[in-house]
Amino acid sequence: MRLAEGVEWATHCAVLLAALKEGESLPARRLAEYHGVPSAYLAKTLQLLAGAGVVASVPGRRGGYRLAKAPERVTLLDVVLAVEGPEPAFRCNEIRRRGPAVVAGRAYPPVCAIAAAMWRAEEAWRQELAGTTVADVASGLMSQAPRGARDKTARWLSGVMGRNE
Amino acid sequence: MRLAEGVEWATHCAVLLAALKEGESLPARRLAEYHGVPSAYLAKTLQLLAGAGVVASVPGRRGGYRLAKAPERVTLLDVVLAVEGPEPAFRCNEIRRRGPAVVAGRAYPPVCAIAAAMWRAEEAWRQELAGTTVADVASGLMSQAPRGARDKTARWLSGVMGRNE
DNA sequence: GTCCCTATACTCGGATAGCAAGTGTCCGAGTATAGGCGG
DNA sequence: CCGCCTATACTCGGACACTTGCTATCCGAGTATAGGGAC
Repeated sequence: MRLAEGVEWATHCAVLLAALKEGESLPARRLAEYHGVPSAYLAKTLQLLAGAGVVASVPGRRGGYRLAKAPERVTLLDVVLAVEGPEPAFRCNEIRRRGPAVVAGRAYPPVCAIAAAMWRAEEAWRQELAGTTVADVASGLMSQAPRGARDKTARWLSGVMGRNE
Repeated sequence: MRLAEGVEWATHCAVLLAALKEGESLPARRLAEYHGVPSAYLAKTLQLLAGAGVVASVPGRRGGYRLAKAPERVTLLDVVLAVEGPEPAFRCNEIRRRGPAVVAGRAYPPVCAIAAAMWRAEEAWRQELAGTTVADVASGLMSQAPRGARDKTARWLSGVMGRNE
């Protein structure tokens, strides 16, 4: 089981976007530059975020991406589901209804006990992700980041914003 | 994020093996026949289970597979980790240390706040899986299965075992 | 000086190749069994 | 009749193709901006 690489990028992007002031936005090119990842592929991930309503895209010359909601209202689950899709990780193929011991389909309960257990575990995972907001991880990253990195980020941000003013 | 198909097969196989009497074993061929899945590929999954110590393989003409421990002592986490491997789903690539805001590596805390949050969610998932045993899902499947299916299974099992006596 | 218009440059969005991992299959090594042979 | 030996048939284990989905990239459509021109 592997989460897509884009999940990490998307989360970091959301954290950076959370640091923007009201009305500001960052284009995919700048987000990729800041995180040191290929711009073309990050664009694809950002499109997924935009399609799911996690970020909003601003078209036009001074356009870019911004968070669609307040950082306290965007959970990690929103980000993960936007990138990975809503399908559960465990897919039940109903193999209990195959083989020599099969009987008429009506007699089976709707959900296999194995699938139920797997999905219960996934639900716990989602619950934990839903309990963590982008604001939480943003403050966590902020407080744990070295002072130098914070200063550089602030300078880089103001530089990027000033360049476009 | 997708779990391998083999996880479902492996769990069903573990449940069926839990129904065996002491000293009995089922070969991969029979397990595949019972579940209606390709025998050659199921063998691969069973090898993973055997390598992880979830099931034990009995070599020789009347050999096969049996549970390595009592069904109450085998958890779904054991089965999933055996098939999927122990690596976490979220892989941190430390992209916080790339780009224009990077500083000397010593200054960063060992675990990124984002990775910590993701791994905390995975831990909740594993906890839930570890709390469910093969015996639990076996009794669940047993009680929810139609009576006809139970009878057919019992007859099929005794037939397979009798054939080899 | 002010307003409008046009050309521009930058953005997002979707369509297009490449590759790794999961999926599916096969054949060889090893062992308990069954039968035959000798005592 | 009993024990031993050999051939067998069945098992597991690992090595080998194929397909799906993730990774990576590009180019076209659209829009806010900047500049120039007319009034």
